[in-house]
Amino acid sequence: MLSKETLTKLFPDWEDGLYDAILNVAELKEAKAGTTLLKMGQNIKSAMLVVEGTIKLYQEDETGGEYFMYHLNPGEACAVTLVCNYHHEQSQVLAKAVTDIQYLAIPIEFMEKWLNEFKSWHYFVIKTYRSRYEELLKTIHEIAFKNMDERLEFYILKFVKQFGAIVNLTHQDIANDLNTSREVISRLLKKMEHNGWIIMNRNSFDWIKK
Amino acid sequence: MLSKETLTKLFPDWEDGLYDAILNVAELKEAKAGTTLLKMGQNIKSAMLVVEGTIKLYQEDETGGEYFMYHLNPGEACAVTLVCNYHHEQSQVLAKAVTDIQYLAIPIEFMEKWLNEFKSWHYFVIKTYRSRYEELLKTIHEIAFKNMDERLEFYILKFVKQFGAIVNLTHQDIANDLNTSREVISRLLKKMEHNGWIIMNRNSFDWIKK
DNA sequence: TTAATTGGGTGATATATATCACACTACAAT
DNA sequence: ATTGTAGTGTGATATATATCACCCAATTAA
Repeated sequence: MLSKETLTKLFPDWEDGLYDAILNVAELKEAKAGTTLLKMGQNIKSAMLVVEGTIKLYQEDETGGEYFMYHLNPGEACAVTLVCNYHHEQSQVLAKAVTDIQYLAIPIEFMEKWLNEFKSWHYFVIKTYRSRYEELLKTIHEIAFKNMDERLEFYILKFVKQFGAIVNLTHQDIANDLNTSREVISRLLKKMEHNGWIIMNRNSFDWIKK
Repeated sequence: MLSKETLTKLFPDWEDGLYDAILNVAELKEAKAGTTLLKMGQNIKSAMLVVEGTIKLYQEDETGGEYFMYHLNPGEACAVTLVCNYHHEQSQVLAKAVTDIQYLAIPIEFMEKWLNEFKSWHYFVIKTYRSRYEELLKTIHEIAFKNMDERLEFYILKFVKQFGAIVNLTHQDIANDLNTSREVISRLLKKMEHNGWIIMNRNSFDWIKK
């Protein structure tokens, strides 16, 4: 059950009335690791705030390709779902649960209302957009200017920052996230192994650079 | 000179007090076509609202590369300059005037203040971030999934939407904006010419597809 | 008018990545 | 113990793009 204590810990900057509003209208939902929470083109019915676990945000191609952009952690929100002026607004991103997660679903009817009502909500929305905008800039920087070896390194570093130095991903997982093929990732990881940046195991490797 | 009439036309959704605040503290500046308005890494001293002309926003590489992301038109603002919680915040984007422009420079001290004071300013900031976030998503989609021929077509279409079907850009201009080389653009344009999508001239071409 | 500069065309070659083919190994299922 | 499957390694080849070299044509400067 969702408590006010949990909320104050997750969202320390909010005003009191906002916690009450959330408790009234938000639904606490759960999802298993691997679940797709939001598909591209899907109508957005509710805002999504992360309570527990980690979500990965992707850009998705019509032909099935995916490109990983950033992680969402507890206390963070999916930016695209926060401002839906018009109903039937469609998602431009793909969101997947990486771990088992808990999240708050708030019907989008309240978004416009809360922007008027709660100053701290307003700030939260702006803060969210600003930080995600910056993540997208970084993503563009990597794809536009870097080769796959550097992009792979950035990718691994993002993972390590999130989950620690034991990277339990298969080569295929990584290839999917970077919209390339397993062979390419395998060869580049071999190089990193030769350079002494990683120690490879089956289903995982350890990041030991520096 | 900046008049209230001009402001109400450019920013019709604002509240009255906000126009006055702008008139008090904003400086109306001018810049010639081609001027660099904001460099990556540069400290942001003022928010930038476009009054007249068009600005192009880029992601910039340390080694001199550039990647064009989107246009800014009159009535729009540069998102990164709108929310600078801390002074000495550095720009993550490169902004260049495409045409001669006029813009409003508002010292960033007022940003935090206005968020509190003016509801319409708050909305403006959110609207700005939301729309630019979406532009970045489109950019990622193109770089991550499309080959140069399709990216070139998207690029031309953005230009045509802005300025009309006569594209007065050199091959080198386009190559710079897409972080590729002139030869690549020349060859792809030749293909488009063969396909009957464009008519080429020196220093320009006409987009006649469909 | 001549020279210089800029924009553009195009072959040859290099490189990064994608794709195909297949082999090998660890582990799980039976 | 046998079989199947998922994860990985690696050569061969294809393709997209980058880079180099050089040419020519149009425009501008002298």
